Amino acid sequence: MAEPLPPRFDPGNIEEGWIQFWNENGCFSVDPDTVVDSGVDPYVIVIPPPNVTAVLHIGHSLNNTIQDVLIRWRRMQGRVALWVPGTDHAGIATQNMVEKQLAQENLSRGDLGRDDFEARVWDYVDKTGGRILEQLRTIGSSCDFDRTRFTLDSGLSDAVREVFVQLYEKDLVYRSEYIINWCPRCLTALANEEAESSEVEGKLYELKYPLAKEAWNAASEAHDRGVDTLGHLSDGGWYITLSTTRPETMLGDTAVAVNPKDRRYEGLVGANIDVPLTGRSITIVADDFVDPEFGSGVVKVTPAHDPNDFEIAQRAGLEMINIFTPEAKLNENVPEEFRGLSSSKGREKVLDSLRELDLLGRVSNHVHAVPHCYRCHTVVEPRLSLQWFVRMKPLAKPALEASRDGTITFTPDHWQKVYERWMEEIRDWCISRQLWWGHRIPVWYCDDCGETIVARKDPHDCEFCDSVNLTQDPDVLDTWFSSWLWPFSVFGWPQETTDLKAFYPTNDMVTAPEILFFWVARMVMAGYEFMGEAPFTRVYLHGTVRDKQGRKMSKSLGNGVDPMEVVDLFGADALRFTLISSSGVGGDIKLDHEDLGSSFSTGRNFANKLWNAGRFALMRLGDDEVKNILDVRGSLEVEDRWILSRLQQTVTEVTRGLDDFRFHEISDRLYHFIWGDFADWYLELVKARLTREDDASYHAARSTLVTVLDEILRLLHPIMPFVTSELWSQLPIPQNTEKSETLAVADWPQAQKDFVDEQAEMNLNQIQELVTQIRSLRKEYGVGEKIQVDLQISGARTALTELLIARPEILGKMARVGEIQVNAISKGSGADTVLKDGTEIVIPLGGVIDLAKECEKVRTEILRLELLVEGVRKKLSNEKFLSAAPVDVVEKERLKEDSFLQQLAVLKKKRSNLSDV
RNA sequence: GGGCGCGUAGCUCAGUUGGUUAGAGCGCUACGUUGACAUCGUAGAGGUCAGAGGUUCGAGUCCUCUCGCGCCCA
Repeated sequence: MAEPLPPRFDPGNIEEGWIQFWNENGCFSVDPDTVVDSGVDPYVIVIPPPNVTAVLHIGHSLNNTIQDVLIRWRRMQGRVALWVPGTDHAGIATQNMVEKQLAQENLSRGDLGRDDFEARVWDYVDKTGGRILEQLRTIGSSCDFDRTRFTLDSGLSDAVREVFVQLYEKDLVYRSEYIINWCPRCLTALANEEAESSEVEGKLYELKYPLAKEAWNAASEAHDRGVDTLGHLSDGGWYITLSTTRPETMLGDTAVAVNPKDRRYEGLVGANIDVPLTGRSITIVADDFVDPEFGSGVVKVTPAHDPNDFEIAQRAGLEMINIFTPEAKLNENVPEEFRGLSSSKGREKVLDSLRELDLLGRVSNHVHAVPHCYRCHTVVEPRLSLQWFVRMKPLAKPALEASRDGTITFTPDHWQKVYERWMEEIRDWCISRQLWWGHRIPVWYCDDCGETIVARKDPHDCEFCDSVNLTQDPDVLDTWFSSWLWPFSVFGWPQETTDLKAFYPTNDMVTAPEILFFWVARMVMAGYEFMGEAPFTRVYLHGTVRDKQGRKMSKSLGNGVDPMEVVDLFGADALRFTLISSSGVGGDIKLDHEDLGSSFSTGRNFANKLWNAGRFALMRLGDDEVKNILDVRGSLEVEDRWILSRLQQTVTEVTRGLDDFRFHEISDRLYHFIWGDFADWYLELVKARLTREDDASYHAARSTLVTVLDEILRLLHPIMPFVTSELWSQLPIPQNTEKSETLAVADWPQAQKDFVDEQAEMNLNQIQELVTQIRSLRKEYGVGEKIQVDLQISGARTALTELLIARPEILGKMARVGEIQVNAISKGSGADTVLKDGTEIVIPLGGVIDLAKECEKVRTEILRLELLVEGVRKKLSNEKFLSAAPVDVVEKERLKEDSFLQQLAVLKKKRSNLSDV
């Protein structure tokens, strides 16, 4: 045997070695030819590509641990299991980072120019990018790293261009002036999904707009009918009150709108009205969008700066006036005194001016949703702008159908509804970004004839007029416009590669719900559009890792947990096990970032427990031969048969749990099987036999130990790959068995019905109950653990008593029981209790028994049991229960009744004995 | 405003189609160095499953409402 293992598991000692081993032996690389040639069914996952500049955070750890559990499991099941890693270029985020660096040198990207800036970003990405992939290795991710992809790789860029051109040719990509979300800090358009709304405490302002003279009569009539949102100005004219949260945008108003069904304003639709401060006159229009209940039921319409107003304007054919610069400052379309002001300064000045004119009404507090840039959290400005869009409705059709007909399933399943709702109400996707980092839009404009050229290859001259004066569209594409192709672009599409043939479609997609729309939904659309089938069929959406108070972990809050620190402290296995066991299906995980020790104690302690159980086994096994379990079957003792039987259940349940994404359940099952059944009970029971002479029982124990430990390590390997690999590599090989080179590619266990042994389970369950009761009595009566006691037992099943007599060392070892007397309860005082099947046990203790206390104990116990009996009898005497409930449920109730009655009988006898004394 | 989800032991949470004497980990209490493990062992305390109705032979689990808390979309 090798060096003795240290008593404390030291992950730092072994992890690096295994990472190297797996890498050098190509344990995780797969060959597409074997799939294509043999027609086997591969198992494929593509990673949700993290930002190329990202550092691994705890959320990535959870996400990738789950994927790794799945891929390692399938690999062990013998599937050709491929996990494709990679990163995305994260347009805005990466550009922001480099611009920040430049700012420190007092430079802007403008100073560098486009080419130099791009070079600079590449430089940055080459240096810092991909670190996250190394970190993935550190936590044990079994990706095929030879296939690492980046969304800006040339192949993936070809895919982007091909897709853009194809969609353009099908009229599914178009350029249009439309209202979009504009980030005035990033200076780019954003997709709707990238503008995250959050609640802000703002104000609701009432403004008074003067009506043109011809509307005064109608206003007066309405006022007489009691419409108090109309009123007199000091100059004798009439005004109408409207409500707005953004008064500064009034400078771009091109209408005022009311609901057509709002009878208050019946006579006023079509009337002219003055926009204060601007000298412009606009019209009152009717539109269903207006909510008569909100404020005065009158709203201003600023089509260039509000999506709803934009739609009203389209319906009513209104003019649209853009009043902001890209930096969100008021532009030349507003009166001179306001130009150059930011929106908040502009707002103050507008309010001041209105107040002076007595056109400002009530101001009230108002909480409303304000969109923010998802990358820099600046308030987003809705803005009229010329951008490229994808027409989404046609693409959404098959993607929606796939969910409805069950082709694609979501776990937890309520996400299905969320997905479908979004698909049903889908809006066109703004894909152009005013950035320099990303895929350049493959569109050129002819300076001479003005035509638009969309091309797969950069054109030299205009295809319409042969002019060579072409200007490429300056914008790049949304990063997600490359991510949505990920499940097939990573395999070389649009080339018809062997990889593509072998590995598309993939199987499972594991990600966070935050990017359900951004990414998952769009991948499904792209899969159908370009590949003709869904890119994956099962979507598992896991929860979010939060801090102790339930807040999301973030850099700015400083409440994050650094997974690399956790690995340093406790090891990758501890990190992985803790994450897997901390959340139910799709549930969030709370961790205390200030107390990593307690946050990760589950995984750390468990890894150590397994290590020590394994260490103990290896030490006791030594170098002697281990017989094949099949050759010692005749010599198996009850504890062997029991643990082997329990093992079969565990195999079944863990396998099923993996298949259903029930990760918490499998970690829980393994934890209890290993810590409870195996370490606490089996190892304790088998200890003595392992040091015995070379007899049948000795060999049975050794074979069982190796067999069970072997399967334990296999079952746990997907969750804790390092410690299991290490122990497994040192485990002796039983005679006539074959062992794989390493655990990562060993076979997944299969439950064997042969080893299921109900008799052994029943016996051992009772031994456990017996042992626990004796220990409990010891404690209750203050009998020290070292003191040997005798045991009287009465009414037990013959099988059990025979076993106890044949193997006195069981109770001797587990409960320090000396002499065992069967069916001979002495009348003297003793500590006693009754087992579930009515077996009575007594530990003779002459003298230490407090009679009054005993009586009390028996009385409460009898009361408790009588209540239980009553409950069971009520059920059993109910005709409806007997006829409606399944037979096994009824049978269970009968057994319960028996058990309660047996216990009661013993207790009642005891009560009378006590009163005799 | 629309939609989704949550409320089970002091804390964090399991509890799959309704049938358990309601579970785990941490924390807590008491005891424990018989060489695998003190990152441990043994025993124990602790819950009217948010509240109110309803369906059912039977509800932590299904339905309705109320209260409290999240998230997403407008």
